[in-house]
Amino acid sequence: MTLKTRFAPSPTGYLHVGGARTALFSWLHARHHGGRFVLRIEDTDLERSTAESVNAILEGMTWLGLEYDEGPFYQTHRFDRYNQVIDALLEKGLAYRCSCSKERLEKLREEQMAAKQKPRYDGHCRDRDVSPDEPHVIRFRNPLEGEVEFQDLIRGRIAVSNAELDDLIIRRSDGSPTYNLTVVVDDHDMGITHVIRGDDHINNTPRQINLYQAMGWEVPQFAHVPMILGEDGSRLSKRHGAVSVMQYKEQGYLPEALLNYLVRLGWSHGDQEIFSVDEMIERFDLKDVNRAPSTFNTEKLKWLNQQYIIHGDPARVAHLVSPHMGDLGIDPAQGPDLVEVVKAQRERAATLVELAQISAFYYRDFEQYDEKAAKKAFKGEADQALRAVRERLAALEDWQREPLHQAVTDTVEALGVGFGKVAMPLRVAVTGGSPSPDLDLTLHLVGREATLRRIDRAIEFIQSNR
RNA sequence: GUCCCGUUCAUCUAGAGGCCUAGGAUCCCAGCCUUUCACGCUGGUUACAGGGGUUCGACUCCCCUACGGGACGCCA
Repeated sequence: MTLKTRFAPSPTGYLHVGGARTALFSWLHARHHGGRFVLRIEDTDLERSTAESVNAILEGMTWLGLEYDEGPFYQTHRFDRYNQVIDALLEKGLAYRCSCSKERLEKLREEQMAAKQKPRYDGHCRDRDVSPDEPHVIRFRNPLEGEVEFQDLIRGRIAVSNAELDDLIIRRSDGSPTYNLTVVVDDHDMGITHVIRGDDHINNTPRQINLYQAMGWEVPQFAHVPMILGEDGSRLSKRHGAVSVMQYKEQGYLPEALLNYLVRLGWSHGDQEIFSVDEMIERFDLKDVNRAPSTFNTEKLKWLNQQYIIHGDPARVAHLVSPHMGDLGIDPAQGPDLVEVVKAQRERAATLVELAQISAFYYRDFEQYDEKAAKKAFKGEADQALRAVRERLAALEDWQREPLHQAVTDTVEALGVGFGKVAMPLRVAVTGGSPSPDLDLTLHLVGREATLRRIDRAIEFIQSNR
C-alpha cells in the first residue's frame, strides 16, 4: 500500500501559518517516502464555510508550492456516502437515534460541571428506540468499557479510557453528518495511511478509532504536531498580526523563506538552519518533530528571508521585487536593469518591500534628504567638494565604474582632503541618504543625467540652508 | 472542574545516563571591516520549572507539585 497523507482544512478563513506548517509536514512526509499527498476541504459546516476561504486556502498552498496529488475533495459532495455509513452503523446497532432537546443537554452539562465532572452525554436515548419520525440526531454507540490506545508517531503511546468518551453525534437533526464521522469515512475511503494534524485533535483520536473499529476498518497511523503560539504565548490568532500566509507574501517574504522558517518550528535536523525544499524532503522525519508548542518569532523569519534574498538567484529576486516597486509607483523598466540593482542592494534589505524602498532612488528623484545623513554630509566645505567633483564627472565620456572611481579620487587628490570629504556629500546628494553600495557602482546605476542633476540640487540645498 | 498533552537561553532548537564547566541559530551588546547603510568576521550576556526517587553517575529514566496549552459543541 502506498503511503498517503492529507491536509484537511475547513474553509472558514484564510490559510494561516499554523495550518500551513501542518500542511508542510504532511507534504514532506509524503514526499520523503515517495507517497501521495491529498487536499481535502472539510466544508460540512454549511453555516461557516465559504467559497472565498476555499480560494484563499488554495492560493496559499500554491504560493508555498505545496502541490497535492489528489483533490481538492469536498466533503459536501460526499453526503450520500456518509449517510450510507451512518445507516450501516444504525442497522448494526452501533448507532442510535436520540431525541434529547438542547435544553436537556444544556441542563445536564451544567449539573455535571457543578458536580466537578467532565460534561458528557449520559446515554439517555441509548436504549430508548426513538422513532425515526420524531426530530432526532444519530449518536454513535461508544464502547462503555476498556480503553483506547494508539501509538502517536510524535508522542508515543496515548491511552484514554472509554469511560471518558461519550456517545458523539454523527448526524445532526438536519440530516448532515458531523466532523468525527466524515473524517473517518474520508480517511478510510481515500486510503490515508498517515493522519498528520494539529494536536488539538488528540482528544478526538480515540473516538475516531472506535468508529474505525465499529466499521471494521484498518486504523491509520497518527502524528499530532504541536501548536504554534503567538508572541504572548497564547494560541495564534488575528490579534498577533500577520497570521495569513498570503499576508507574508504582501509583506515581501519569499515562499521558500517562510517554508524554511516553518519547517524549523517544531522540527530540526541537528544544528542546520537553512534548508532548500529538496533538503527538507530528504531529511524530514516525524521522529524529529518536537512535542512542545513553539512561539512564532518574526525576527528570525526576517533573518531567514534576508538570507534568501542575498543568496537567491538575483533574476528571481528581481522578478519578485518588481510588483513591490510598482506599489511605490515605479516602473522598473524605466531606469537601470533591476537585476543589477538587486545585486547592488540585496544585503541591505530583509524583505522585498524594504528592497523596493531602498532602491527607489535609482528610478526617481527622492523627495527629501534623510535628515541625519544630510546634517552629517553637507557641513563645512561640502558644496565646494561637490562643485569640484561635478566638474570631473561631467567631463567623463564613459559612465563606468572605473572612470567614475577615478574621477572621485582625482577630486580628493586635487582638494587635498580625505576621501570621505568628497564621497559622503556625493553619496547623500545622489541617494538622499538611502543605504547604497560602493559609490562608483551607485553612480553608475543612477546614471549620468540624474547624478549631475542631483549634485546641482544638493549644492543649492547647502547654500540655501547656510 | 474533568480528561489529554507539554515544560533546555528572551525566541527557535541540539541533547536519546557519563562526550555538558549544556552546543547552534535569531535577538541584544562590544570590537573588527568600511566612503553611508548593510553584509561578513570575532567576542560577550542569558537556559536544563521545583521537589523527591532510581543509579557509581541524571538535562536525559520514574513519581509528585507548579506552570502552560488543548479538549470537553447538532465547529472542524
